[in-house]
Amino acid sequence: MFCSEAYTPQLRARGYRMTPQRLAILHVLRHSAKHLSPIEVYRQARADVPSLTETTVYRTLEFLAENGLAHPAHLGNGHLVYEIAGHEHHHLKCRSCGSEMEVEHALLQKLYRQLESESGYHLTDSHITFFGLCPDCQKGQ
Amino acid sequence: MFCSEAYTPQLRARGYRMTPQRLAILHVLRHSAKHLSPIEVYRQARADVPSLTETTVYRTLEFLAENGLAHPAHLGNGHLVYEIAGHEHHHLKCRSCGSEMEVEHALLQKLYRQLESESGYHLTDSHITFFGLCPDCQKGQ
DNA sequence: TTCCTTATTGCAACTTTTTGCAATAGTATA
DNA sequence: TATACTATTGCAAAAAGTTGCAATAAGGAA
Repeated sequence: MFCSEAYTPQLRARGYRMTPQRLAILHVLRHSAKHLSPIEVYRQARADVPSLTETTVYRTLEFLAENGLAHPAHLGNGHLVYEIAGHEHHHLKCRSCGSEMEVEHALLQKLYRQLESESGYHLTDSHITFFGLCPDCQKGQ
Repeated sequence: MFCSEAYTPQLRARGYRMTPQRLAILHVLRHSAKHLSPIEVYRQARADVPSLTETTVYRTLEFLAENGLAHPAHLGNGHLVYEIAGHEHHHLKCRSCGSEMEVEHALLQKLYRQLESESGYHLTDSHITFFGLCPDCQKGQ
């Protein structure tokens, strides 16, 4: 029924459980073309699980992020949005028109290595969003 | 009285006004060793301006950020913190012990240029925080 | 100094997010 | 299939953050 059932083994392997709430939330993320706010996820997932609460959505999104099934992102307004985990990428957003594009994580490999050697840290992940003016908005200036 | 009065000309030049609230908030940021959450700023600044409200703090911090006097940062918990503008930098935070270090923006210059040429965007700013394990916590593993 | 314009603030209501705890329900085991 | 363990959920209350609007006050001009 839910394509999101494919995630069940991953959770079980870590000692976690699959629940209707998690299935519904994963399903929503899975079929969204863009990142969603917790409230958007809540509204959509409630269609499948009417008893769902905001609390559970917030906790589940955080849980999915911790377990690598979803990725959180900051897009400039101070609020977190989430998207299903897939290829690693970051975001580049236009300050003027709000349009966005993805930045492949591969582009940051060199920087990651440099940072690791300079800092001694072992990097695990990052929250990265770039802002600027897209080509169209530059012309408009 | 307030060292933050030094910021007055910058605001006036742009058609904005300096107010006791802004002076107090800038003063707090100026003398904090670390980034502060809006609530922390509120509690501290209220000492100088008892009538201060949370609303004003939120709006002022956003205002200061827009005008380059303060910098917002995301440190992984989904909440914004602010620090006074100074040298441009980003943050590198240990996922294990929470300790932080700064990453000079200069390190990202090359990446910025590459991104600009590949995307066609003109980059203005970014929200960047790296996460990993600090040298001490790596030993602990 | 006084007046005037309008940027800024505070208030009140509302939305979003977090937290503690008791009740519920996955799932491994017998 | 029934049992037990405990991960997970929902509820209620609190905390954090936002919004619209009327009142206030900064600061330029008279």
